[in-house]
Amino acid sequence: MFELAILGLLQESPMHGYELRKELTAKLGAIRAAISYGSLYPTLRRLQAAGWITEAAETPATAEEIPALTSRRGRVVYKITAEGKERFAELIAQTGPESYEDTGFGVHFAFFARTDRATRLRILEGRRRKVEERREGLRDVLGRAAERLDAYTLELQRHGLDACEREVRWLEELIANERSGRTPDGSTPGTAPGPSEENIPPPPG
Amino acid sequence: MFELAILGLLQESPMHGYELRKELTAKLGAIRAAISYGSLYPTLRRLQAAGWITEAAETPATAEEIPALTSRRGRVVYKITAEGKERFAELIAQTGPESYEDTGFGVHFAFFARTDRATRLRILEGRRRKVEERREGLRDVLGRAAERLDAYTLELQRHGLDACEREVRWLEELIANERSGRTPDGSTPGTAPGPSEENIPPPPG
DNA sequence: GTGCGATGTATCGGGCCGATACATCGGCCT
DNA sequence: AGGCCGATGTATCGGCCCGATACATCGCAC
Repeated sequence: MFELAILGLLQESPMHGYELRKELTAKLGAIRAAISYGSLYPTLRRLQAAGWITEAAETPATAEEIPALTSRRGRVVYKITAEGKERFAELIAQTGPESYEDTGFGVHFAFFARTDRATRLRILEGRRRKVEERREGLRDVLGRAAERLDAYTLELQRHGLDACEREVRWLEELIANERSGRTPDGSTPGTAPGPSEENIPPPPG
Repeated sequence: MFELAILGLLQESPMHGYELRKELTAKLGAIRAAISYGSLYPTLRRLQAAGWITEAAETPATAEEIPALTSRRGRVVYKITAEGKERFAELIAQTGPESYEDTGFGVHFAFFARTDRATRLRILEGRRRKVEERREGLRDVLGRAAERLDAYTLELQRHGLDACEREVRWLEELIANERSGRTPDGSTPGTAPGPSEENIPPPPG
């Protein structure tokens, strides 16, 4: 899942690991706390082995002047390859069960600006369905099995149910906006008003 | 983390794996979808190796009458041991960073009826602190880095921020209730009114 | 001049997940 | 009668991800 996120960030600009982690945290902070280095570095190596990113040891400006007295490691800058861009396009367009999961949905959503509208709608609706199922499960427990459970467990379920209901409402709103060709901030992108855009192109560089 | 949950459920009554999973789902449904068998069975084996649970192959009533023509496997019933009960008491009382994490907090909370009030308060306050930090991080991003992010990413952050604020309010309420000696349903446990109880004993069996 | 927090790369053990395999049971359709 | 199917039930495997840990440099404040 982080493959998609890393590819997406490196598409904007090359970065080294530490920077990548900070950007990831900023972009996905609403979904998960922070990606661990124990996930980040192995993922980078995987992406590299697949040929989707390349590693370029950072050469300091006017390089050989300082001849590495302490043989310092230096930062490792990663950049996306042409194959990596294809892979990103493939991943961003592909919807499956994991795109509706908490983390998977969040990662996809974070790159919605680079996703075509049909895919956005598919993911939004899949997520809604998933959350609705969860909500129904919680209602069942609160209705049928309430007397079997203690007050704390019930309170937990109520809180979870409330969160589900809120998320469904949020998703409904987003879906309605998508259908009427609005972005989340309420603006209509492009020059012509109405549902004319099909995709928002990525910013240059 | 599931060690705690499994030990807690088996303390109520012996169960086989499938049943355990269903109960786990009912009890923790508000936190996570469902524990996978790929987690459940290895965990059960770990608990067994540590001597905290024992395995008893279910002998059907009037056992040897059907002499196992197809050598059927039969359900495996797990029950908690005395050491397991000690371990549960140890785990339930111990608070650390993982008790404030999403899953860890949820598991602890689900067994608050078996947790003494001091620990309940420690966990609730630790969780609140954690969610507040997350909330501040999101506010920072929405304030300082807003212009760097696209409309969808911002919308995601807003939704996350809203969820944080709600959870903090929820926790505040729970903490206030604990301090004034109320359970989540608003009742005052025990015979005497006021903050007299220190712990809710587990039900028999 | 030294300690300390931020920056920076990296590994290791272990927990957890999804996919998969296999087997039984009861009920329903034909 | 026979067959299909969904619920019940136990179990493994590869792989992702995490927390803990280690190590090194940089700039700055004391």
